[in-house]
Amino acid sequence: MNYKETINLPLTEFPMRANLNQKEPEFLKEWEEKGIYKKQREMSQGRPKYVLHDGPPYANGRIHIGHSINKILKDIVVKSRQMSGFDAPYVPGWDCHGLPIELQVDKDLGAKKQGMSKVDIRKHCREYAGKFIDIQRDEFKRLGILGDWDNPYLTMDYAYEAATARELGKFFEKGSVYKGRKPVHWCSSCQTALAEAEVEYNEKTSPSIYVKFSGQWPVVSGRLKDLIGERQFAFVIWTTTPWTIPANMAIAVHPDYEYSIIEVSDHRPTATGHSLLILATELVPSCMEKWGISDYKTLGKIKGEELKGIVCKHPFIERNSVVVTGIHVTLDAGTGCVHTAPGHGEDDYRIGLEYGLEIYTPVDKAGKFTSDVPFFAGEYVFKANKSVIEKLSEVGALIKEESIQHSYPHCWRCKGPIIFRATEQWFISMERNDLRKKAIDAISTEIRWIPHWGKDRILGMITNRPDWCISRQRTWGVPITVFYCKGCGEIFSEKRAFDHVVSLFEKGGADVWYEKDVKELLPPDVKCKKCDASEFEKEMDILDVWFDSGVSHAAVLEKRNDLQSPADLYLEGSDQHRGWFHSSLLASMGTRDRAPYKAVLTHGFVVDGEGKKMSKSAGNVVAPQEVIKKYGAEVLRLWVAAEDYRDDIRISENILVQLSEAYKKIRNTFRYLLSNLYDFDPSKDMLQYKDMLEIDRWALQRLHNLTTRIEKSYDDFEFHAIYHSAHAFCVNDLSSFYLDILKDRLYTAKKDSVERRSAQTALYHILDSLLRLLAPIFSFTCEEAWRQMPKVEGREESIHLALFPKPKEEWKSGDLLEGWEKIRSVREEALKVLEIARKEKMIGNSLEAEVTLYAPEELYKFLKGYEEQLKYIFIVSGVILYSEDRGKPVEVTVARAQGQKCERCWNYEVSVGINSSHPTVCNRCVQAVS
RNA sequence: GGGCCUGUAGCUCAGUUGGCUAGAGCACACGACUGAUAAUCGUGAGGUCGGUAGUUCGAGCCUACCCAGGCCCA
Repeated sequence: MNYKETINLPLTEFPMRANLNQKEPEFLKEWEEKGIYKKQREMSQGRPKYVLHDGPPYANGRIHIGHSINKILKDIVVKSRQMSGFDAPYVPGWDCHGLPIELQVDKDLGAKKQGMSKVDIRKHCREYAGKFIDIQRDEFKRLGILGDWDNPYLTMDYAYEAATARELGKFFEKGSVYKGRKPVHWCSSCQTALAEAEVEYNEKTSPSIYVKFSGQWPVVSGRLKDLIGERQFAFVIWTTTPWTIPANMAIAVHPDYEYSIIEVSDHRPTATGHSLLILATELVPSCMEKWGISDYKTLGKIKGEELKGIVCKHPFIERNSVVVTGIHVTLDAGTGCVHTAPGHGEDDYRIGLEYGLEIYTPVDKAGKFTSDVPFFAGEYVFKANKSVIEKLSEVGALIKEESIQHSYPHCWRCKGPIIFRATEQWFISMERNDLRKKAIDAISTEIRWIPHWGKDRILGMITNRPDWCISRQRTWGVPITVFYCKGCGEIFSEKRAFDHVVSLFEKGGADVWYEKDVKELLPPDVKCKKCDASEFEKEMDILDVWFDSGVSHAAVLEKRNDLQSPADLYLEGSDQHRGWFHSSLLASMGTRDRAPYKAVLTHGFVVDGEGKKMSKSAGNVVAPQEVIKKYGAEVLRLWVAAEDYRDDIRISENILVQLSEAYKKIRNTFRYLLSNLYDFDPSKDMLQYKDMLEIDRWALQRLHNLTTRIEKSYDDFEFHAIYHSAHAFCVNDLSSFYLDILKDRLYTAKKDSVERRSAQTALYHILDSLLRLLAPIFSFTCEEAWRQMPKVEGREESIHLALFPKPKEEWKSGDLLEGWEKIRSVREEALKVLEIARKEKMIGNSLEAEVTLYAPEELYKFLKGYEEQLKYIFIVSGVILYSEDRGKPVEVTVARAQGQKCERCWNYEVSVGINSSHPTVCNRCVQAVS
């Protein structure tokens, strides 16, 4: 008799090798054809909603690894919330406006751009964005992300553009928007503002001058007065842009640095006649040497903080220049006293705002001094350098002039040097309507930050940020839809005008602003409030794209029936504390007095195996497309789940190899479970819990534990804990223990015996639960295995339509864990001793062994209850149990098993040979085959 | 330079309010099996917990400084 045919060996069509890169697209196709996402929505009608609102990626370029982690994390969140009983829709979005696309289109168009209208250029930008949306959409879908890919939201949708204008209108209505001045990079030959991305830094030779700003004397009070009495004094500043001297408003010192009052013999007659110079102590020796002054002494020293408020005179203009403090002051170069022209520099501007200085820019768009400026009116600034230096020299304020080579910003287009020039810009005030305060309150009290330190991070940013500059001098965006009176220049920004424009945008998009005449853009019968004129012109600035995406709660969450506002979660990289979380919060607080989200989750950035950031130049960039090709999207998903996303996220070949090994282990576990269920019909063969063997009930209790732990981890967004506990479960509980023990029973017991059905019942529950629990991560593999599960009435056609498992209370109440923990530790002891026997060539297969246990009384009593099972648990042919305390928790010895090897079950048994019709098998097998 | 964050075996992660010889899985080495087989099982060897100094009876955990790295600013 061929006994091999009488045993129940595993059988399955679920392949061991995944072949992911080939098979994944087939699943994607099926999900799409079957409309799985739509079916999710239908079946979830009436369930509580869980809205994760997608932060729109920029519609430019192919996706990189950072996109992948972001979208996969979102997908895991959405799928897990869906499976835990929510209606969790996912509506992806794209950020479409903005400079990078405009620049790219500009480049692509080249000379053709000459003579093209703004509308034409905008059409090209729209096409360009559309092209990359299609590319990215395919790449995102390839990752296994389920969502409403046919109806995403685009910030360039007409309705979205209309909503953007509408939200802007609300800010105007509340009086939060004002027009102010701010320095921007300015090319005087192109006569245009430049963004940081359009600025190139090249070497340039500039004048380098040291200039005295004489103090108003006598000093009225303070430490300086104590030190110098009523003597004349001067601060010495250094600059490489003499032409900005006419716009000087202040002198900045560092509050913490020490400054010296230097007395020099006044060998150069000056207009101010003073001989006390003030500069940073640390720079005194080098400056004196440079200025050729050897004869000097220090009269006193004073901290920068104590100089604050001292008033100086402009060297040649009737104006004061006040001493202020700023931490941007450095000792790298110069004198530690910084010439401050708020209209011509970023730091200067900031200081200007802080101290309420005038943002003074007496330079026109061609880079020429305005008529405002005495002596130099009409001169081109770079040429005026010379005149300014001469003037300074003439008034005796110039200490030293030389030239310097340094890196200086240039225009990328015309290559000429650029200037900082304050221009009119639109701002949303952080103070009006208490925007800052409200935002801070919401951050601290209403919103959950994951990880918790996200709160401190964004709090610091909101607390310290300046007013929001929302205007850009650009083409590809949503225009700031206000008007100016032609008569008096008064701004016209009434609600009815906004409403009118919004309704036009809804039909034709923001392009109408450029296509239509002012008259058509305004509601009828509009008159200037100030001068009663009825002729207007339109603003040509567009909105900052952060405003676009910042209003997505209004344009998307509030508008779509499948979504709702506020969102339950925003989930992006930690750079978005300054970006989208920030702008969305301000946009919503400013118009609705509430945050657009209840919780914010951030993830870190992808870095290489050494923890270094990825860059083309470092050559350590990992492309998701390559990973998918080599390992499959599933392994990429596993990578996202396995790493702790709160920190930087490392990726390397090593890590991917390791994860694909882990993937194989889990896949094989699924496969093995399936292969032992080939003849199991749950509707007929499933046993009641009470009828199951104890070890099978133990397995269900472990499963119950695992289920609880994993569901909690999903709840807490602790995905890496899910991977680790699931993997550990497969390896420790299942593969090396439970399944290993079960083989004997599954293979050799009668097909429909209670013993075998009991095991299969447990396996069925385990597989069913594992697939459901892991589907949000292993979206492809769990689906693949789901289809191989024994057929059951009412099973969902896709696992993505199923819910998380519902473990039965009785599984947990079995209270078997502690006892089986004891058994496992005794087993471990036995395995160690068996290994020694194996080394000594006493045995090979553990079934060749018989084990003897010497256990102290208490343990002995416990083990006695399992005496018959122990040999199967240890996978040996016999276990002999003695009550004997040998000074150890348990002592184990090994001997060759007695009896003959049973041909059928491979156990060694003294009963082999007894039965004459089955002389080569043991008693147990005789029962099984007869 | 500033704000926020991170640093535990080769890799991915645990490590509760400071309390025994710091854990797991993988990888690795050696071995077993050939009824999960491009699988499976066993045993073993891996760590001055980034560094230094301090607080404490006691520090991976607390404090200071330093080093390395990340994001955001300047």
